[in-house]
Amino acid sequence: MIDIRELRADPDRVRTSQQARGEDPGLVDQVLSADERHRAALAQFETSRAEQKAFGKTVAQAQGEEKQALLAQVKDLAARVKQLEAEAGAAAEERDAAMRRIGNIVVEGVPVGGEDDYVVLEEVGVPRDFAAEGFEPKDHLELGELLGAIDTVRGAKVSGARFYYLLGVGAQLEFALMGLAQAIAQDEGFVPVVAPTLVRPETMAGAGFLDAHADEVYRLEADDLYLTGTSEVALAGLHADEIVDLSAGPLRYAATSTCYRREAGSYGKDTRGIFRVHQFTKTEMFVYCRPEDAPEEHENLLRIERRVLDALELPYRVIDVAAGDLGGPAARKFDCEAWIPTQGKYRELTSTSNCTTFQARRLNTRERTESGTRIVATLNGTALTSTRPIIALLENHQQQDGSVYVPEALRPFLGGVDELRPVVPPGA
RNA sequence: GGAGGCGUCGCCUAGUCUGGUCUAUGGCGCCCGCCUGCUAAGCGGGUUUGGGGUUUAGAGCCCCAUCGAGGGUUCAAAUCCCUCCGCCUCCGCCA
Repeated sequence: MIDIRELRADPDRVRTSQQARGEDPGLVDQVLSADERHRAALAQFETSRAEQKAFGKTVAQAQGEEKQALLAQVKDLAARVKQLEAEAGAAAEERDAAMRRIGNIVVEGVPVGGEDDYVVLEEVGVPRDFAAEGFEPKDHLELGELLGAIDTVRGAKVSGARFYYLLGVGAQLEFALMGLAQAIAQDEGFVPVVAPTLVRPETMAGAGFLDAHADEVYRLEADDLYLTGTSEVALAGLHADEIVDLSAGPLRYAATSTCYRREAGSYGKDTRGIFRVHQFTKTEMFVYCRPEDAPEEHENLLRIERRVLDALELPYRVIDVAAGDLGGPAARKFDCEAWIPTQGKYRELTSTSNCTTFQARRLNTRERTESGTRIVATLNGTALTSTRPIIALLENHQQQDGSVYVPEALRPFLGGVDELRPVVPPGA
């Protein structure tokens, strides 16, 4: 949620932001009107409530008939107080409903427009020229099957479409990637975390995942809990309703967890292999910092993501995501997209968002300052996931015989092997 | 799964049975001041959070809410009732 005081002070700024997102700027006026009604109703309620309280004191002191007379007199007032309170509450609810539909105010400089209006900030590395090398690259599923690493057929048998097994070097690759991601995150000063993957509705809503993308989320009806699609949710909830101490610098966490996504509305998209799946593993970085430090922390998260991709020796590019593709809580987002040879394009591998105070306001995470408390800023970024980096590694580092080169940085996490070789998959 | 107990403004705590004088008691810690070669002690004051109003703004002042959360009863709720959350104890079950 954005700061209503900011909206009151400069509604045009919020309208502009909404327009950049391709969303309704009229919500700003709905908020302003409901806010005005709320404040008027609140003043009335508070006045009569004060009157009622004062009256209560005389009632307490009165005795006998005098008391009965006072009681009869104050009944009307009590009813009015109740009604005024309800009116104020209704206006507040209306205001909040409109507020919740307004996305974070986008950072100045973010490209205007939708999904395709991103700006490429940099391209790193050069995609291999397989034609020049004299062979046709295999796709990740074919390679994965040759290596005995990926089994989507049995995944579908057991759990349905978009589920898979990672076996042998496939499973080892996932562990190695998470190991590398955690090692780098810890080297960068992040506290390693194992976090809940089932959270309460308040946490899910607070992190901003029940607004536009509510149908992306798995819900356990019987327990009223949600399966998280990223540990960002649990890390955002970690300090909910707390006053955190940022005097020694930002709080930085890195959690590795399984992520669950319904992928509703993506029917027919990326159906082959393990590019778009319902379940994967991810190491997520999360930062709590002072609002004025957020841009710098965002750059830092991007630098770390690049450090990870550099370590995997992948060709990739960095894009500045356009306003319309940000998602509600983000004020700015950078995606790192790796080159996928058999698709002939760059695809998102990691992503980092600056949510400024949007998430923390709803989750009520504050810091103490000389003049009171204030809402902190939160940022998040992918260190690594399991599935897409496996795809990128297999495809980019494949050799003509189906073996796969292992980047040096990953070898310590794979028992020192420098090459993955085709095997007969177990049970095939 | 069953039974019971508990949750008070940083920490501890009084108040809840018997609703009003609670503007929530006291202690510890912390902050400011006084006293004082220095320190300690002592003395005085302050110390939840959010919102609204007043104000150019801040300070100050006034008001409302806040006793785990939400609802209810009542002229009036920390106090009575209901639901939920959390913690603890015992029993059962599983390891």
